Amino acid sequence: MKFQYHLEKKEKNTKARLGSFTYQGKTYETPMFMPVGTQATVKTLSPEEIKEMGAGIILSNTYHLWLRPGEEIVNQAGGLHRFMNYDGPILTDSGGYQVFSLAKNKKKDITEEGVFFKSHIDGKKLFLTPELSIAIQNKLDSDIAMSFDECPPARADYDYLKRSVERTLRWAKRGKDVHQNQNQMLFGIVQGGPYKDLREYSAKETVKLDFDGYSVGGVANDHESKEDMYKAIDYSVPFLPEDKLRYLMGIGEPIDLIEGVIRGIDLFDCVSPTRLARHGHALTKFGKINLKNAQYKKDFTPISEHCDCYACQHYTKAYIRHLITAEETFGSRLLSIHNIRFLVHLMEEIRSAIKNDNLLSFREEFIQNYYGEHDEQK
RNA sequence: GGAGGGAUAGCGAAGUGGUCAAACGCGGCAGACUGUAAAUCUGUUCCUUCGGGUUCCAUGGUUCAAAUCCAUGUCCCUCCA
Repeated sequence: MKFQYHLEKKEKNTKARLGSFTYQGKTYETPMFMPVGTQATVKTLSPEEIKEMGAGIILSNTYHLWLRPGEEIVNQAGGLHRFMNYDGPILTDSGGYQVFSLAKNKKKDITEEGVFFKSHIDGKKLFLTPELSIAIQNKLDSDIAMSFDECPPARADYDYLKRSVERTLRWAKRGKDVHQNQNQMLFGIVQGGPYKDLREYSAKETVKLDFDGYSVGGVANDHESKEDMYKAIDYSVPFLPEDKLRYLMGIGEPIDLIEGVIRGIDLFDCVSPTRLARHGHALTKFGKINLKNAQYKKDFTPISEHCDCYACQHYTKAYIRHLITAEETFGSRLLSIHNIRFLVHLMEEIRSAIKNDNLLSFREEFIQNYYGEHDEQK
């Protein structure tokens, strides 16, 4: 279902913006963090739990659903919403990221026509094109489809990134030309690494193609430094229209959400809250903690005294540590619930800071707590 | 009562004269993870003042050299009676 983004307010001292959209009668506020559910599920969690945490859009992935169970099956099930029983908004990534991570021989496998993959399931050779990615996403019937882009490592050299920007533009146009699902929005993706001229060019040309929303891509992997990542955002956002959503792909860490919002981003997604959870880590106001550490063996307090999530309301660090150590999936579930709730709550605080025009001081306070020295976590 | 097999680091288990402080697995302790080929990967795990020191059931022996060979003892396992 298509929905309209409304810009509500701009923060006084930054480029941050408060907005909203209504979907199936429910209003969602941005900036927003979107949990990742690659294979039509946010790992270990039910849709009810996702909603309970206050999350809005969730992400799924074209490449993975194409391979398994196949877009036809999802389509026959009545589309992704009905298939996975989620009535909130769903965004599908195009498979562009898999270009980055799966194509072994970049020179040979990434062609103008499309990209050769080897299926990670059975090794079968596959070919994904911009047209096919859009066709699959049409069938999946997500609310937001992403253009099929070439997503190079942020550290790639200038010439490579330049060629990649050009190719991504041609692919964006090809995808848009075949996009037919009137109920589905299509987003364009800005590339160009940390380079000002490439980002500006990429953003302007992508906007010319007139998408329903825009993404800043190519920032989630292998960047030289956080500064380079922030530059990529700074160089892209000024050329994006104010009345459309802006999505920073694949980010991220709590501080990156704040820095992204300050630079004008509305949507974020990241695998880290659920992956960290499966590896025993919990996000807290006072930094990331590793519950596998021996110091939590006899810690009978919740992860955070102030957190309102299900895990913190009912369980202790010692118990969750035990579950993670014993490889019981309930431990992963509890930590996933906590970590996603942590990021969703962080976005609530960010929106509130925007309302009060004090986002910069909110950032300072956050950094002091998250990275500062402190004896006891409360 | 008879015959045979075995004892190796926290556990399991390689090694059967020198290149062995001793493979590998598990467990332990830490670290990484940013559009999920990720319930994965990496490091570390006798002591150390980083020079070295003390190990392979115990004691004695053979040898330039023993976890590895010999003797005795202790404990464990299997089979037969």
